[in-house]
Amino acid sequence: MERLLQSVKIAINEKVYVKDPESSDLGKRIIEKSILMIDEMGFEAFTFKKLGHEIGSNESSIYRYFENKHKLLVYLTSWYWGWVEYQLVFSTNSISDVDEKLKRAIEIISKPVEEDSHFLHINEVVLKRIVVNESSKSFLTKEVDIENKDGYFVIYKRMVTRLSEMINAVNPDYLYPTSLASTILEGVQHQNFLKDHFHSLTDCVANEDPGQFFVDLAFKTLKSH
Amino acid sequence: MERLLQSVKIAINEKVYVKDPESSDLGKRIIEKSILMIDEMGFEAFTFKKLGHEIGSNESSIYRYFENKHKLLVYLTSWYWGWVEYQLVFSTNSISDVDEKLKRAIEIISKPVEEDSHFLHINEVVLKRIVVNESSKSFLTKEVDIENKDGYFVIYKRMVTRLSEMINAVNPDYLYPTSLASTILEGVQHQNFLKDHFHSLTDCVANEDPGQFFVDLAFKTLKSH
DNA sequence: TAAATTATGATAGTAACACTATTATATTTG
DNA sequence: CAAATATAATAGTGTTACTATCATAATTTA
Repeated sequence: MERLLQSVKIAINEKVYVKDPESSDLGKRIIEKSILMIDEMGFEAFTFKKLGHEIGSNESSIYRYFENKHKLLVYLTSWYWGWVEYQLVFSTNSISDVDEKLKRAIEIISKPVEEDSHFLHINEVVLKRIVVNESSKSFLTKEVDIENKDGYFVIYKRMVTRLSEMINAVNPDYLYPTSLASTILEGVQHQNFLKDHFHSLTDCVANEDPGQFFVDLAFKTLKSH
Repeated sequence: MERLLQSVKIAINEKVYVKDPESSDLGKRIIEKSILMIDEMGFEAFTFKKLGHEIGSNESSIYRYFENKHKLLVYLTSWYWGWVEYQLVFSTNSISDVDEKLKRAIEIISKPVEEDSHFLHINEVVLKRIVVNESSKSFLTKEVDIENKDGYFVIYKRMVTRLSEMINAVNPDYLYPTSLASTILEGVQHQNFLKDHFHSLTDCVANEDPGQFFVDLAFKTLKSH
């Protein structure tokens, strides 16, 4: 996996950006600092002007990479899911036992993030926090149908599909594999959010990932008779 | 239930508003039209200026009821959950069988909304769409911890607690009653969203509520042995 | 009923945001 | 070296999210 990832680039739909931020130093600084700033001040308070100031660049230069901050958020969350997808695929494709495979998949999705040295300008730990706290805003918009048609969310959708297929392999008679998959994927983010802000609304305690809850949920549901 | 609701007012935390919108005609028009406008144009495009124009009033007058549109959204979602809570309590408190009670509760939470003639200025069908499409934005903010401390989300939290207690009654040995409750409550909204915008990510088809999926999920999880 | 209080409306103003356009200046490439 | 490209700097526009002030209408109370 180490070797393979060395030459890997997470491919993001070209419609999301004006100019590929991976293609230049400035682009990488935009990604690097925007992650840190969105995490620190929240997506609403974050602006391209502030980002420009932070990276010692100009607002107008950032607009040459992203049309607006919404598309930057779509880019960041897509990148995150692309990155998780790699881990998911590499960690599960050698597993032939369908139960073990699904279990592993849910664990990969739930487990705390560790920094990945292959993408130096991206802090995956911080990016995960953005996904937990802000990523819903990338699709809870009036433009969601157009953007979906334009492929803005393909990576996330592929993740749900992969999980759904694994669920189906465990129990082909189960009636709601896709709903269970999307519930788990969204639920993991939500439980992580609750853990940090509404601890009375979750059984996952701090510094514990919601993996056990969802593994238990999935297998009890699928193995019920 | 008809009789009881006639004199009922959904009580919202006073910190959420400057002046109680239920206390005047203008206040009620603010609520009535804001629901329709947020649904139509989305929360981002919605402004107090546009609302003022729509209700034939002035922007500055609206500020006398709500400090900003974020608090109006908190008000609207709180009202919705307060309204659902009433239905939940009245529909389940006479049920002694714990299984039947939980099943009924999940159905109440999931079932399509019908207009309630007791609150003439509130279109509950439209309000439910706002909850599905926008309500996450009411807590996905940097101010969530302060607002939570100030009791902005008590009604929603009480809903999760109620559901959690019902889950616990069905199976006291189950380890994650609160996480299951919060997953169901959030999951219902998410499945409804997917049904409208990402039908490939759900097994709930249009015009069908996600109730069956969640009832099945809850009971298979709790009755597993 | 007049006076006082309160609610609403109208207008104006400010700082920040979300851009767009233009021009200047580096930097890279042919 | 010239040409092309990338970035920086500046300015400008319309909108948002308010705040402040004053006028007027409606309601309450003395």
